[in-house]
Amino acid sequence: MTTSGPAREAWLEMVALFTGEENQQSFLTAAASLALTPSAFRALLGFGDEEAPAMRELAEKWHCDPSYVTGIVDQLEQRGFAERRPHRSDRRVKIVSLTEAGASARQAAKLRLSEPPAALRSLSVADARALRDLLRKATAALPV
Amino acid sequence: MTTSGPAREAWLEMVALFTGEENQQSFLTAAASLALTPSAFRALLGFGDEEAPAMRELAEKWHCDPSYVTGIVDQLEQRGFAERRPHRSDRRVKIVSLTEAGASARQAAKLRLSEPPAALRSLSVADARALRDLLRKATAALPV
DNA sequence: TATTGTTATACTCTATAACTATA
DNA sequence: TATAGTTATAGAGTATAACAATA
Repeated sequence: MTTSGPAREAWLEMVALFTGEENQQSFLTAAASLALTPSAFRALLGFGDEEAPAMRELAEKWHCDPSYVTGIVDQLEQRGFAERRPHRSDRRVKIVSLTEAGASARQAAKLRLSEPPAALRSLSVADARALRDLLRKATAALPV
Repeated sequence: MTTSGPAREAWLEMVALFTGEENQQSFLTAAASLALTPSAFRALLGFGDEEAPAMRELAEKWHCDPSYVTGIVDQLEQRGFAERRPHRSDRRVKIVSLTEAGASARQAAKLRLSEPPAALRSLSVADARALRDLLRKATAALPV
């Protein structure tokens, strides 16, 4: 609870950027442009490049109830972005994977959301690079 | 849509910090510790140090319906954090202000949420200062 | 019997519509 | 008549409980 001033101040700047009008709006319009609810859009973004997960694993990852995962995956499936298939050895389990369309929609969405807010765009390339490097240094210092 | 790489990469790092488990959890537990729903907690944080606003102004600021503001302010009032009083000249209008308890709860919550995530805490003071300064430079460059 | 996912149902959050009081 | 806020109500979003299929 007693972190040195500068880190605290830096964090407050980031929070302001993230919670700001510009970023919030950009997220919502990106979701709407795919005709997905914000939750389903977040889910789409949440699919990694790893192994396709079981429904139950998604529930854990997203900290929500399995019944809710059913609804979200239904939505993605209806939009043609995901599909279920039974697990090889245990037919109770259903594996969820992105379709071709889902993977490319996710990719496009990530690109779109990676567009930084105006404040960051105002930095010189050198400054932006310095900023990026400091942030990477910070996250690289973490265990795991 | 075509921002230079480093700014984009810096932004992705920030997004990861913000949407990460650590920060999300910290917000939710801070809200729960005041027995407020996430929305009401956000509202408490959203009160500025400016003039006390009318209900209608809060609805605009929060981009929600006036009827919803009623519910949120009810909640804050029940917790003893806010109070309504009629506008001086127009008795249709209600002015909302934080109570003493509300202001200090807000202050404490802001302090608590300004605690940066572990990654940022790992930076040296010099690095943290450099990071903060770059972010301030970015936001300062904006119109308004 | 225990577990995975779904369906049926209920609860919470937020908005729309009807209403009251004031202008 | 028009506007600020509230109340009544309806619609999303999310969870809990009962269920079917598989282990």
